[in-house]
Amino acid sequence: MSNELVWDRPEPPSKPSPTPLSRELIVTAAIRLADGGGLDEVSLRKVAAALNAGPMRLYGYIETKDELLDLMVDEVYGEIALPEPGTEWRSALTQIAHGIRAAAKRHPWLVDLLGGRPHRGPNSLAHIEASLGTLDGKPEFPTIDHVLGAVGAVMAFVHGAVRNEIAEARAEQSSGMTEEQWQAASGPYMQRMLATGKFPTLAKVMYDAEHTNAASYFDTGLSYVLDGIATRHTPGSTPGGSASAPSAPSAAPAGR
Amino acid sequence: MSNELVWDRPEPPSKPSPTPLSRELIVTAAIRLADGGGLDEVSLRKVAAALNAGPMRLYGYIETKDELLDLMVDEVYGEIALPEPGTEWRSALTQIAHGIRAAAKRHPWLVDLLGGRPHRGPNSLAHIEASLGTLDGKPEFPTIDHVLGAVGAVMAFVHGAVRNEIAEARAEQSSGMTEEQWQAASGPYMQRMLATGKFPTLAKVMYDAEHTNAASYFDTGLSYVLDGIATRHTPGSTPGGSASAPSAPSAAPAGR
DNA sequence: GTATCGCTCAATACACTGTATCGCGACGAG
DNA sequence: CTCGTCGCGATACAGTGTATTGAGCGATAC
Repeated sequence: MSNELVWDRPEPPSKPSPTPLSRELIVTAAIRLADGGGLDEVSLRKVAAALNAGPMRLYGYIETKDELLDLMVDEVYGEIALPEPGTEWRSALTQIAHGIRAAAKRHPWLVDLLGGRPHRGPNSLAHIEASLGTLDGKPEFPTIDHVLGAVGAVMAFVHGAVRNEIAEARAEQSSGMTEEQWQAASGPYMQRMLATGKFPTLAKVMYDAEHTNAASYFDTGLSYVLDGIATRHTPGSTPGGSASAPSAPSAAPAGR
Repeated sequence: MSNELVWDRPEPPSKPSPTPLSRELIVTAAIRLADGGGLDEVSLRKVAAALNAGPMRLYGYIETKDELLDLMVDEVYGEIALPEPGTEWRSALTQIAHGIRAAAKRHPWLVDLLGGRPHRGPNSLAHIEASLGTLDGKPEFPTIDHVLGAVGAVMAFVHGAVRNEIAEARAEQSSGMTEEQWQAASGPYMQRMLATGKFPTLAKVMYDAEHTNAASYFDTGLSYVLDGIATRHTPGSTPGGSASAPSAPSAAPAGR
């Protein structure tokens, strides 16, 4: 059939490298790439290349790129240690919160994925289970909805706080260095804004704030949330707030 | 010079449509697109097309696509009403929180951008200023760092909660409808996981939870945070938590 | 009035993305 | 030995953000 001589065709690379693949290999490769250069570095081509494979090869293990991202998230959740089953709820939740923050520091890209879509991987589920388990059964949390509300609040705070923290860190290191330099770097615009006098408190923040390290802001915020939960769910004490928030979730009429 | 006859060249579209452009026009067009089909619909080509312009035209008003996204975020911040200057801090912060949540409902794409990078647009700054202003000067918050810690915690919660809520809503409506259906839809895998018995609390959530509407989860969480702040910063009362979180941010040794 | 400069915008171009399709090549069954 | 099947690689396509180029026009200088 072929009129061309064998010599014309380049020798097929014998067995190019039928590297055996697996989801595990793929996601660890992807994670390594992401750790190095952010999520932009995670393209199917690059991940495949890192495994000496063609891009299409991955589709045997994955149906879409989003699935790969989901796997990455779940893998990182697997790195986070769960608290011992019997741990007191406050310290258990604190431990989980710190675990997530630490993981996000190791894998900054995590925050871009963190609540972007529900996490249903086995490790994620284990985490949710552990979090809920810290409160479930306690008499102060009579229904599962109370548990859900409390844990949800903690997780919402953690996600938001970590995301903000990493975002700020990224912005910092991408356009200057310390915040003192930043204050001069992003200055022209910022100086002008502050000079209008319309942002007095903000100005105080920029000039007077100690810029306490981020970890202690995180801890403070976390303790606010935990305190709030504890106060609401300690028999016989309702805090002095004037707001009319209900003391526990209940089917409210306001629809969504 | 030209050997070709006039007839060869198509008549230049007279004045194709030198539509006057402006940042305002561009971002509102982009927002309209995003509202309709999510952030994927916001490409420079599509935005430009919506304005009868070539893609490159936009680069006269914008230096990068990220800048456009920043402008969009700031525009939405502009939609959110600020509380009256004198408002009591709890209700002021509550109002801001609800404002952000409402905005995210109107513009679901907002959550994909919300803490992804620091927001420094004028409207964002006004919001930050207003939030900080609710606490600044109060004797219970002696330093600006206390104010920052409290407001930061509230904002972290709001961002995280809204993001989670929208993400869940998206997942729901993308693969089924109500959560009852979902429980059967995403079932195969979920059922199997729950059947392992390793997630007892999670199972309770899936089967027993009332699935109180999202708004009241949000309110509950928010009141936890506000309660926590109020309790810490009400003279002479420290809640019964056993955790060792400091009562106020301070330069801690733990570095980042 | 004419020539030249400069500026604005559109077209083209490039490198890259995620993914559908196709066809070759090896392997197992008969 | 032959044939079907299947896994995998190459190719293809539509789309992305952005750099570069070039054409057209208005205003300015003589």
